[in-house]
This record gives sequence, structure tokens and C-alpha cells, in this order.
Amino acid sequence: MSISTASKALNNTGRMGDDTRERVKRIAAEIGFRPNALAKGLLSNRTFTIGLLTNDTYGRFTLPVMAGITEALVDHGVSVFLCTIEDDPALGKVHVDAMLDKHVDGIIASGKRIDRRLPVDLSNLPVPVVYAFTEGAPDSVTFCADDFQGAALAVEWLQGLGRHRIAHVTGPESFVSVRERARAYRELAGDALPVMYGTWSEAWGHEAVAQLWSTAGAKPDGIFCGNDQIARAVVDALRERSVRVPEDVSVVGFDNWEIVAAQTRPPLTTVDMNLKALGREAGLTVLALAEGRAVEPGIRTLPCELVVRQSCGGDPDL
Amino acid sequence: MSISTASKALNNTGRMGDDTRERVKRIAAEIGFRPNALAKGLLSNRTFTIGLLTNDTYGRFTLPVMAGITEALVDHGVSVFLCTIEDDPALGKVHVDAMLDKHVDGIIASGKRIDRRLPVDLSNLPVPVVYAFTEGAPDSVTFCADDFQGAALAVEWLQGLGRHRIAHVTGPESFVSVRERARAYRELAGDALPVMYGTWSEAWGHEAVAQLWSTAGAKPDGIFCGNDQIARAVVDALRERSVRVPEDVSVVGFDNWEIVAAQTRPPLTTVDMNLKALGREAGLTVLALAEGRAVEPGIRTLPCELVVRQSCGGDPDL
DNA sequence: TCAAGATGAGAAAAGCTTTTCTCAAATATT
DNA sequence: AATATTTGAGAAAAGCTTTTCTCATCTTGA
Repeated sequence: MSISTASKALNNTGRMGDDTRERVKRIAAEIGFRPNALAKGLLSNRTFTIGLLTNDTYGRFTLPVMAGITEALVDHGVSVFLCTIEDDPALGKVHVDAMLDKHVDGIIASGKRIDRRLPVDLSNLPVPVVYAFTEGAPDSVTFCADDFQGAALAVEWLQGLGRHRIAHVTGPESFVSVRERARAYRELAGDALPVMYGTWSEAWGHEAVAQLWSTAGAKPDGIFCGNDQIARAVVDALRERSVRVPEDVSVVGFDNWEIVAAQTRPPLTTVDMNLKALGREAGLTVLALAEGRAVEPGIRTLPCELVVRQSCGGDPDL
Repeated sequence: MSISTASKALNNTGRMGDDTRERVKRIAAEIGFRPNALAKGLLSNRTFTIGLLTNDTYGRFTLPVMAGITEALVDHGVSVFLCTIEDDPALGKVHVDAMLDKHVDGIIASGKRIDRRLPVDLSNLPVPVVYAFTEGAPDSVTFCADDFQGAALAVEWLQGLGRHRIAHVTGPESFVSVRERARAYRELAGDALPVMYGTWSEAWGHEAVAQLWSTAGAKPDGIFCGNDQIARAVVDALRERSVRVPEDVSVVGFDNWEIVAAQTRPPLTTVDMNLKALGREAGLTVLALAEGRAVEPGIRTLPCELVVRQSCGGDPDL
């Protein structure tokens, strides 16, 4: 039996008797034959391997993205190199070079905010690059969450529960995400209360509540927070002041960071950016590009969704 | 110029004039020649690629391990496939098969607790396997943190600060880690107070404080917690009762989960399991095995260290 | 000057698949 | 029965390196 005949049998190509084909397959299965992906790749210029580059050390954003990528690509036999490159350009170059040496079919760049570039030059690479949750090069494909729509979801949810004096406690104004979310807040909630910019820390959540409750006049009945950590702190701070959540004040977070949102008392209703879906899309896109299919460049915005827990009241089953 | 001469020039092998060698190298650098790792691997049976298998979806434990692996191996030109296999044996098999197809040089199995196996059969694989922070097969190399020593560190630190009525609020007794830490606690703190087993949740931290402070008699002046989440909740609960931390009670956590430990008010003094070092060791070991070097099987225990913040008092600069 | 040794560079094989091409045998057609 | 067509299976090349072998040239010593 020649090698070429066996190859054709296993790949269902070439002409040969059905009996021969079956016999080859059976024996291949028996001896546990597995084609050498390297030899295959050498020939086809496909390694069924992609690289995921990120500067998100905690994996807060990258892990869900990664999960989505893997989920989408595992069926295609694609494996993922994960490279965490702090914010070190040298390290970034080392990792990109390693990926190129290994002939990845494509690279996905990911990060922890959508208005910052990774500290590596990904232009003029011999493989396609797509960006997910990080700023992409011009004319590239970039995926990100729809901050405006997500924030709108949160504010509308509060309003739907009858909350009309809504505050917005959020992160630094330097973040595009923060400005987008604030824009949605302003458009929907009017400007009864000024947006409260601060840091992404629990400390800021506490301080914001202190500020809100120290000023005279009507207190908010709803607080839309820029992320779950702030929301958590806000909830804690309210409890310390004996303000009841959700009876007196409804609180919405952002990120659906399980580990924070679910542990808060009461658990947070929060906006989920669907990072996993984002990863799926990014994975499928880089695969398409690797296969030579044309993909229109541009920024693709994916919708957020609201995850209802108990920090707003209302029926969680709605 | 023949291909073989070029190859020899670049690899510093073979016999040839220094001028020729230099000329080849210069031109190679000029045209940006990079040898095809696939062809190389096909020949040498080394792909400079390893697989990291984990069931730790949040990356709580795996990401530090991964960082250590990468740090140790990037200099050797090794890249890492990360595969998160929930707890799904089928998915696990798919990923392991994908790794084998791609001829990884070795596999590192990691997890979220040291007394559970990954839901995949890693025996009789054609590549070396080492285990890090998950239960390994008999006669394999397994790395884990020294829970006893880490716990001792915590208790001794409290005692060194003059705390002698120390409570231990921890996770479920079913965890080996929990039992080891409790054993250290008992040996060092005596059994003035019974170990308080519970869940790994903040809720349990609150409840434990409630229990401790509702019983009559002397209250603890030190609390050693089984992880940072519990510690955080304990600190919060104490504050709610107007017990001052660290003035009245010192609290120590376990894990040094930055995101929790640093955000707690006051920030937690806590035990760090050195997972990154663990990853480094695991990476170097799997590399050694891949290169055919002999490595003695067995369980390697790496020491923990105490990270001093403010939840115990004392001088953080000690 | 001739033989022996040293030196530099190229040819070929190996590593594993896939694909294209070729060829012999078997079947179909006239 | 002889030619044309189809069919099955093997040979060879390509993909990129590395390594071993061979060979021609140059140097050295006698």
C-alpha cells in the first residue's frame, strides 16, 4: 500500500475502490494514526494556530475574549497561543516574533481599554491581525462593545423601575468608554445631576456616595455606576448609611464581573459587555482572513446586555 | 550559494570561511530571513511549543502560573497554548488531541485546587506532562504551594504582633489546602478557638464574625482567614461592628489576590502562594523533560511568602 | 614535483503530507 | 476482437531545514 493511496483514502480525495478506502481508514483508526500537523502546515501554509496578544495581566477582559475565541475556533481545529505582554514593547516584539516564527495563521490583539494601543507594531505583518477590545490600526477590523447602548440599557432599566433622579458615578473622563457611557446617561437622564468622574476604585465609590448624601436637597433614587467595583462600593456605602438597596436606591453596575457582581450584597444588576461573543466574532474573523476571505475593515460594535440581579429591585425574571 | 551552506553559516555549524559565514548572516539579516519553525520541528521533533491545560475559568490561579511559565520559557523560544476546559471531559479530550496533533513538546496541567484531577486522561501521552496546582498522576512531577508553611507564616506574624487569641475562618474542610492550613493553625495557635470551616464566600466571612462576636467571652484579637475574599468580608463585618482593624483586631488573608487584597479597607496583609514561581518551575521542568533530561518524580512544594499591607498593623516595611 | 592532508562548498537524504501525474489493468464500445 | 474509455493505485514533487557525505581545490610536507 503506497503512502499516497493512504493519504487519499483518509482525505476522501482521489479515485479508489470503496473497499480500499474503508480498509485504510479502519487500519488508521486501529493504529491510532494522526497526521503530523507540522508536515501539513509546511505544505498548506496553514498551521491552525493563532496568537492572542494582550496587556491585560489580570485577564479581567482578555479571559472572556479568549474563551469566546477558543469556543469559536476549537471546532475548526485551531489552537491559541496566549501572550501577555505587560506594557513592555520589547516583550511584545519577542512574542510577536515567536508567533511569526511559528507561522500562526493570524493574530488577535486584545487589551483592557478600547482607546489604547498595544505597545507593539502590528502593521505590515505577514499574517492578518484583528483587534478586540483594544484600539486597532486604521483599516483594520476592530471589535468593541457598544458602551452607549449598554449605558442606555442601564439608565432605561432604572427609569423603567420608576427611578428618575439618577446619578452616574464613573471612572476617569480620559477613557472613551467613560465618555460614551456618560453621553448615554446625559441624553436619557437629562442633566439633573452632573456626571461624577473619578477613579475605578472602591474608594471612589464610597466618596461619591459621601458627596451625594452630604449635599442638601433630594437624594438620588438610582445610581448608574461606571463599573462593578464602583457599584459594589456604592452599595456598601449606602448600607453603611442605612440607605436600603434596592428599596430606597437602585444601583446598576457595568462589566458583569461575576466575582464582584455576584458577591455584592445584594448582588448587582449590571451591564454585560458580551466579551465572549466579541471573542467569538474576532476568532471567526481572523479565521476568515486567514483563509483569504475578504472582510470589510472597520469598527464593529457589539451590543451589551443587562444582567438582572437584586440591586435594582424589579422582577429578576423579567 | 547553496542552501546547505547558508544553513550551516546561520547555525554556526559545518566548515567554511569566516568571510562566507559573515556574508550569509548579513544578507539573511538584511532580507529578514526567519527559518521556518515547522520545517525545523518536522526534522527535530521539537516544536518549542507547550500546552497549558486548566479548568480555572476565571484564571484566578492559572494566570499567575501562566505568567511564570511564559516568563521562564520565552527565552527558550517556547510558546504556550492555553486551553481552558471548564470541567468537560469531552472538551478536554478535544484540546489534548489538538495539542498532540500540533506536537507540543509537553503539557502542563493546572487547576484551581490541588486535590482534584483535571477531567482528562493524561497518562500514556507521547509527551511529558507536569502538574502545577492540580493533583497529578502517580510518578509524575507535581508542583504545589506549601499550605502548611504559608499558614504558619500568617499565624506567626499575628503572634509576633502580640496577638494571641487568634481565630481561623476558612473554607470547606473537604479541601486539602484547608486542612493543611488548619493544621498549621492548630499546631501554632493551640486550640483556644475551634477552626471555623465554611464556604469560600464573603457571606461566610460576615457570618463567621457574627458568630464570633455573638458568643459571650473574650473576642479574638487576630483572625487568620482561609482566603482573601473571606478576609475582606471579615474586615467589612468588623468595621460594621465598629471593631477597628488593625487596632483592635489584626486580619490576615490568603492568596494575595491583588484585586481583593488591595481594595479592602484597610488593604490586606495576606499570604502569597508564589504561583508565578510555581509556573516558572513547572515550565523549566517540562522543558527539561522535553529535552530528555531526567527529572525525579514527586511532589515539589514551594514556599509561600507573606505580603504585608495594613490589616495587621505593624510596620509594613519590616 | 608529487602525494597526502586539510579545507570549503555543494549534493542528497530525511522528516511527513498532499497533490499532480503517470501507468497498468479492467471495463466498455464498435 | 480490437480500440477507446474508465478506474485504481503508485511514483514523484513540493514545502523548508538540517545533517551527513562527497568532491574539488588548495595547502603542506617530502
